[in-house]
Amino acid sequence: MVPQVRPTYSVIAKAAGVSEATVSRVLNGDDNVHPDRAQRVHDAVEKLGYRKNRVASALASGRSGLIAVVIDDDLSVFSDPFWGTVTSGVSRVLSENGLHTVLMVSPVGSVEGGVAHYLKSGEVDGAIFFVLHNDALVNHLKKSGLPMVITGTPHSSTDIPFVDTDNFGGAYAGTKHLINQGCKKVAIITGDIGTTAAKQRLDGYLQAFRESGHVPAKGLICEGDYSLASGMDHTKKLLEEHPDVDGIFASNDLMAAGAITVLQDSGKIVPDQVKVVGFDDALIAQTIRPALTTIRQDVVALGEAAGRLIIAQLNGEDVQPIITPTELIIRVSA
Amino acid sequence: MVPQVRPTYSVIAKAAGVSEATVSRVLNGDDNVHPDRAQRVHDAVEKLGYRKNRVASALASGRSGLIAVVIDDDLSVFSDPFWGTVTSGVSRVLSENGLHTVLMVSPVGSVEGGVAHYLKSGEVDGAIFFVLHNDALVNHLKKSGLPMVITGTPHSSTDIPFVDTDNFGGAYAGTKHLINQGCKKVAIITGDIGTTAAKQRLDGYLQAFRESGHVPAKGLICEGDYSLASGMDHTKKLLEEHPDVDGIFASNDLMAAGAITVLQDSGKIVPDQVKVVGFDDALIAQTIRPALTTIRQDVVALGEAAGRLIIAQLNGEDVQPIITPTELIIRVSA
DNA sequence: ACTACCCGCGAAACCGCTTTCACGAAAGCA
DNA sequence: TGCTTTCGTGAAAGCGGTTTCGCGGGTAGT
Repeated sequence: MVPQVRPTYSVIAKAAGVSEATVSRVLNGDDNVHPDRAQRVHDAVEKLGYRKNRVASALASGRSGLIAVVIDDDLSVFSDPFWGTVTSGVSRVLSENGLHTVLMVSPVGSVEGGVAHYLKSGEVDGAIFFVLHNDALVNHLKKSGLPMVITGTPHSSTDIPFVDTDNFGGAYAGTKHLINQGCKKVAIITGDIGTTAAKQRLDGYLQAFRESGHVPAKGLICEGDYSLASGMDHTKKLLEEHPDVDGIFASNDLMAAGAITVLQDSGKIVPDQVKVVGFDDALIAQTIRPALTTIRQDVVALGEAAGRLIIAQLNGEDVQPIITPTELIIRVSA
Repeated sequence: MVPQVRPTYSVIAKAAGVSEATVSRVLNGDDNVHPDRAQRVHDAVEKLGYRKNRVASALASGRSGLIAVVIDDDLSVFSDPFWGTVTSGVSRVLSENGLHTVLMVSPVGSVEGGVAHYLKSGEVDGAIFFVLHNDALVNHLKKSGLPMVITGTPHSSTDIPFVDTDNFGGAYAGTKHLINQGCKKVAIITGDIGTTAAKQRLDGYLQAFRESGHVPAKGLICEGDYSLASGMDHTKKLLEEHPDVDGIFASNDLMAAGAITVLQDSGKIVPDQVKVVGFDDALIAQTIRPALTTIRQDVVALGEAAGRLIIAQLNGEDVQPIITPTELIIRVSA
């Protein structure tokens, strides 16, 4: 049975017959300690069930062992399983490295708000940002030297490391697949074009299109906003203005689902007459009929990459952005 | 411009012409300070942009300001938007009260594991549990006096406060609705029956069924596990063994979606021939066709309730379990 | 053999805030 | 008026680690 009151350095030091300084050295992996004494310390730690008080350690060393995950938005974000999944990936990597995840869900607003203060106050050793609406905060924070990672490609060019899905490559592969399946006239319904991901997916589409030797017609590029409704609306318009469309690449599965619904309502047969490809491999891709061909992104891997990037910075390594690969999942719709 | 190095009590004390002890009293709401001097302290704090160092404060006071959210499971949990949403509700209430949420996603396993140690070590002021697979850990922890809240009804009777959705009432209302719509033979696909929520939903179904004057046939009760696949499998089996089923109550929307998919694949028309009701009012309930009639639970409210229950305990108030209400959302499927 | 280093180690200062303790002044009571 | 309480306050002792500094002894260089 482990004793009720937790032992401190003083107890361990006494038990091992060394000074507290030596206990600290041993427990922090300082090599300059004679192996025998180190062993005595380890034995004492083991025997007494010692566990370091992280708070005291944080105060003395200035390192808290806490990494903030800040979600620059309101509650609604978490209703999308995407960010929850990323978070769990982050959390796992961090806890494997003795760090803890502290969650901050709040519109970040100004550079002077509560979140900004908290991050600057040194109470966390690093921060991972989700859904960054603009780069002002991170650029401001960068000056304070706080290790940071952005999830998703930043808006402006900045040297803050980021992790992102290969949006370009995924969209390229999806569009290419449509073309390979014989589609001659492929439209795209983009996501909210204010997001970098939507832009990159559009670029991937354009690249595949150009390589096919065609010039993308203006009318085939529809600016959606990731919502089901926008997928439906744009498909309706598309059908009116370009009745001969035979392929639709949607920037997410939800819009693809909207497209399929409208196509079917209009009597088009998917995939025989019009083929549809989505992006994300969300749950709906499996439940909709016909099952949706889509681009899968490894969401957990994205979170893990973010965690690793923070840890690398903590270790003083220099880091490069990480782009995680996507995979074309062929089902029925294309 | 706020100075780069953060001021400490010593600086504030000097600026206000009082002792550090008085600064501490003022900043912690101790009343026994003369209003004039308190004001001087407040002025100095304001002027110097002082913010308390939480780590030092935690070390000295033994209160860390951190509440653990422990999810006794692996990453897969977070792919369900449910827990992410609850978490964001918790997070918001806590941060409004100056507390932070630290996330621990890990199968808790034994009472002696890392999570248990962490919680016992006094580094957090309280803990909120999600997806508790058994009560051993919380019962063990209770002895240490750590404030705790369980999300979902505990398995055993224990006096640890919990918050839960009105599973029974929701399932009762959903089943009743099916019966009121004229269904004669209503099946249920339960969730993982190892969870208390699934049991309570089953009870609600049984109650409504009994009240209708019928005796629930054994074959109409299908033990699912909340997964899409189980919804599909059980519906297939149901269709074989009871081709005359005309109502299905699924314990979550995902299984309801699976049921609808299978029904349609089998040529059944929903809701004309078979009516379906789900539970949760997840996103899929709106996107699936026909749109799903379901039981909405206020998931954010659940999280907020959990947060408030922790805070109440921190304040030494005594607390009662909270059951949040559900609401029948009528769409197309029933 | 003598100075110059390096290594392993303990003493002690320190991180920034909280809290106990004791003291003088003001207030209550007889 | 004399004595006990209460109130407001500062000094100082922690909270439990980390880290600087310097010392003694062993190794190296010449």
